[in-house]
Amino acid sequence: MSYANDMPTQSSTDLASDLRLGCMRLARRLRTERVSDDLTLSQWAVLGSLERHGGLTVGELARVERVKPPSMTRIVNSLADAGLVVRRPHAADGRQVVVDLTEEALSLLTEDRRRRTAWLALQVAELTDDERALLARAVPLLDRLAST
Amino acid sequence: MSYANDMPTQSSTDLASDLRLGCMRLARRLRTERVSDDLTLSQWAVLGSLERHGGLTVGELARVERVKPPSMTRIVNSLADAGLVVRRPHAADGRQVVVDLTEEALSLLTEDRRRRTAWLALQVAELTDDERALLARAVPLLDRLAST
DNA sequence: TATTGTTATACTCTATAACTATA
DNA sequence: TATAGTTATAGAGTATAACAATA
Repeated sequence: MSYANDMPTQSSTDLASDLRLGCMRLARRLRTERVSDDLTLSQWAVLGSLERHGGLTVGELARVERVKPPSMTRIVNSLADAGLVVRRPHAADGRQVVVDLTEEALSLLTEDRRRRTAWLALQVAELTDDERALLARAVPLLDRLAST
Repeated sequence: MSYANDMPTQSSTDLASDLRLGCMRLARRLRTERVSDDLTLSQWAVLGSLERHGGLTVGELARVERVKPPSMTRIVNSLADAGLVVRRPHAADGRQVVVDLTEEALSLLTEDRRRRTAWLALQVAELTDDERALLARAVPLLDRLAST
């Protein structure tokens, strides 16, 4: 099926500009719907990375989060103090330290996702069936654009 | 025209979850495509607010950016030192101070937007015509979701 | 007396430099 | 000798409390 016939051809630049604004606005709105203000953005990001990738070393976390190793040590320390991560020695390299999520962190992440999604789900439920179907087709495109 | 018939019905919750992840990922990717690392996020946000709303008082800026007045005073000071904003007295209320963008700030904002959009436009150009048309229809929905 | 904005001070977060342990 | 991680110290950024000026 083709949607191109239904729409005037829009240049990539105009579309990119509109998409950028819309995406940033929605992301900003989503950020305000946090489950808790107890954790900083960096701490949340580290928890998210560990959830996505499994156990990571301090160095890997620093690289993923674009932070220097000493800063990541501090973040990991704070998360460890909060009981959200644990350190364990690397199997093959005694210099490295692997960081893992605790059960408490997993449920915190689940709860956070549930609440934030719940807000968005309310908004999505307000859309028409056609609009929801359209959005469902567009989401994979957002992922493709982001992963380049 | 209807897209609902083309798609299995997806619950609002599932769609919201997918949309949330896709939007956050793209927003994160867009954030890395800054025109400069000279300004902090707070400083950029203030410039953006002034661009959108025109001259605002220090108090209004603090409320918009969810920051305490003393912090906003500091941010405005730094932007003023950089020649990006100027202070002027409020017309009716002698206590208030209105902050305006300078010409330099306006061109900086334009340049920032151009470069960031340029990156996204490259990715968008890789899409098919159908995909671009689909995206063009979806973007207004993002705005509507964000504005609630 | 209340409100707007600023100044004084303390706390948090991150970075650079120096140090320890392992490869 | 190089690498992973930590500790020590310094530089931003923001918050609370106190102050000055205006309504």
